[in-house]
Amino acid sequence: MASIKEVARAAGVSTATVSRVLANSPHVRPALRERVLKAIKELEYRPNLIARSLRAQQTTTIGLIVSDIRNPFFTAISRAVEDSAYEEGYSLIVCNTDEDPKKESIYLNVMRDANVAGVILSPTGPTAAGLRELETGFAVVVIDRSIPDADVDMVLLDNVDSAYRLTRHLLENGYRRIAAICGERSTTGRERCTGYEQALRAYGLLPSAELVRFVPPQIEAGYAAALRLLELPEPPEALLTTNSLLAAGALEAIHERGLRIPDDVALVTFDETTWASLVQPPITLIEQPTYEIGKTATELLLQRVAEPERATRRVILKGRLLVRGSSAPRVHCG
Amino acid sequence: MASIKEVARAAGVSTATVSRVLANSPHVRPALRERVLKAIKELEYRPNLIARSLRAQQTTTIGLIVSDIRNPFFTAISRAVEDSAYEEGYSLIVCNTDEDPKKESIYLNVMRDANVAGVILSPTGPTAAGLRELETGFAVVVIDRSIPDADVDMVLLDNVDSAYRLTRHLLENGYRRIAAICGERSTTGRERCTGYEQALRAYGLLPSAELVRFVPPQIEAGYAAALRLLELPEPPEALLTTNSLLAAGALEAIHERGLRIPDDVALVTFDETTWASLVQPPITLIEQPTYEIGKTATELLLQRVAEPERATRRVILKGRLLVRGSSAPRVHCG
DNA sequence: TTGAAAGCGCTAACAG
DNA sequence: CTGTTAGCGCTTTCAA
Repeated sequence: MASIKEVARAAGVSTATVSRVLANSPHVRPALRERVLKAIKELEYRPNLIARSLRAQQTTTIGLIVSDIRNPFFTAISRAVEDSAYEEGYSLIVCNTDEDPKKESIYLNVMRDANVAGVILSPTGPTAAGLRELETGFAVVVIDRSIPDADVDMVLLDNVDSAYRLTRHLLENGYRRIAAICGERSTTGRERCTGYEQALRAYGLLPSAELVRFVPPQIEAGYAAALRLLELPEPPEALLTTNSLLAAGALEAIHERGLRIPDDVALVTFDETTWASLVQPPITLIEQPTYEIGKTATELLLQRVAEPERATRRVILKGRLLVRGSSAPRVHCG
Repeated sequence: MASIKEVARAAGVSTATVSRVLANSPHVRPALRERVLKAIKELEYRPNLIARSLRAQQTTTIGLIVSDIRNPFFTAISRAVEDSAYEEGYSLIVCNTDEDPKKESIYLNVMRDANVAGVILSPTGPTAAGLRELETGFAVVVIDRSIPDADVDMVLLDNVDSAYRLTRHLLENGYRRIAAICGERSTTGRERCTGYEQALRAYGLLPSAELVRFVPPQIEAGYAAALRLLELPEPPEALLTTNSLLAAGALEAIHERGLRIPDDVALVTFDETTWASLVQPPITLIEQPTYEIGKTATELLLQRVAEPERATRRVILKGRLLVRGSSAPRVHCG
């Protein structure tokens, strides 16, 4: 717990010189530098980051606010962000909003109080208030969900196109009556729904309101929505869900109804998970480049920290379609 | 970004008085208190936590160092810790060691540099060095894995007994040749192995070295170990794995070999996950009280922060056996 | 090239 | 009950 003062005394120099050595300032005589370095080593000195932060009015901590850490997508993101952040000497504070705007706003304040350098955020629903907050504080990068009209750095998936390709794959395999269970209150769910509808139209099909459900992006909601769809007088031949939690719920419903995949109903979704390839049949899905998303977001954030006035950018990454058994070509039996 | 000085000026008092109001000190005249409160509100003043930390030589941040955030067990733990920490006004820094002692020691230093109040840690392998570190810094609570002989607060599962019950359940259902795939380099894997062996002995069976594998607690290792076990001249009738990652790998191997569960081979494990009840048949397992573990660990930590000299305690929680299809009573066919 | 000194925002001892 | 003051550990003018 030696302080810079003790190092200075041990090396017979002023604290300013120690500070200069620490900062790798070129204006220090080599001899002095050596002495200081030696003292640092002998005293096992480590700079007090708190003091440094107070002085600099800025920490080397960044925040990550996700909407649901139980969602493997966000777990993967946090891995990536953590990796990249620590590589750059930053620590990571992680928070979880449970899709609750109130919690989001609380955590945004926590971040402000913690004097973080910046925040990576998957905004929950109406982040208008939050956004205003953002503008008066730290650097921000938005991930996963876009905030329309906001002048903020973003890293997003090409949601419309991914959903289009996923739906087209079903269509190509002979499925026609395709239902979609979409996460509500986020641009992501809406965009994926758009891609789904575009694909249907491209195949001359009319999207049916009955087959599109917007629900909270969680297992229970996916389960309930799927159950209701499967109980329709004319049930869908395929189910598309917009995240892995919804897919898990849908799968549960399919099991409960005693249906077989894909013979009775196909299932496709977004996001690779441990289980998607473990269930029988394995699930066809759009894999997001999670690591790259997290890494890119961190890079954008630290760039903005370094240069607050640079133009904002919006990075769109492509999803990858992984075709597996849950959407095998349809065997017509009607 | 108003500071305490500006509040003091606005209220026509000294910064000390503002500080006292902030600390809820009783020695402030109500009239003054009112004025200060008003100024605080008007200026939207929020205390600078950095300055406070520098002064107090201690932050209101705690660290969580887990060995693998991809392990849903640790994801659940981090949820719980985060919840409890924020309830008490603490922030959470999360790190991930990937079971790498080097990363662990780096992150322990990060924690020290960040002046955290304390750290919750699932120690990786030989944390002797780490432990010494610990003793000279912040409060520590160890979770999931015990450090023998260490005088540290711990929150653990009753591993031996849980594994005993899990194994006994298999034995009661008619399985005899039971293999175990255990996480290596942690007391957890070893203790669970002990419970497994005790159960075998209680049933008059001799544990066979051939059927016990210690491997890195990850999917790939679980896959490889299971594959080798299933290729044995006399393959096991049941597989027990000591965490969900190993189970996922084992399941993959079972699928690849085209075996049916439980007819060809049963599978039981530790840790509830999304997928364990989603695969067919669902997996029998010991569920850990993850939320309680995280909550208890946080409580112990904050208690120790408040009272560093209190006697250390070791909290042992019970696992819950969830019986599902993957270990259904054995149909003898020999 | 180096050092003295001020000050980041806060709290707590001490005086009054 | 309230204000003055010193100082937490660091960086950065400003002078020398």
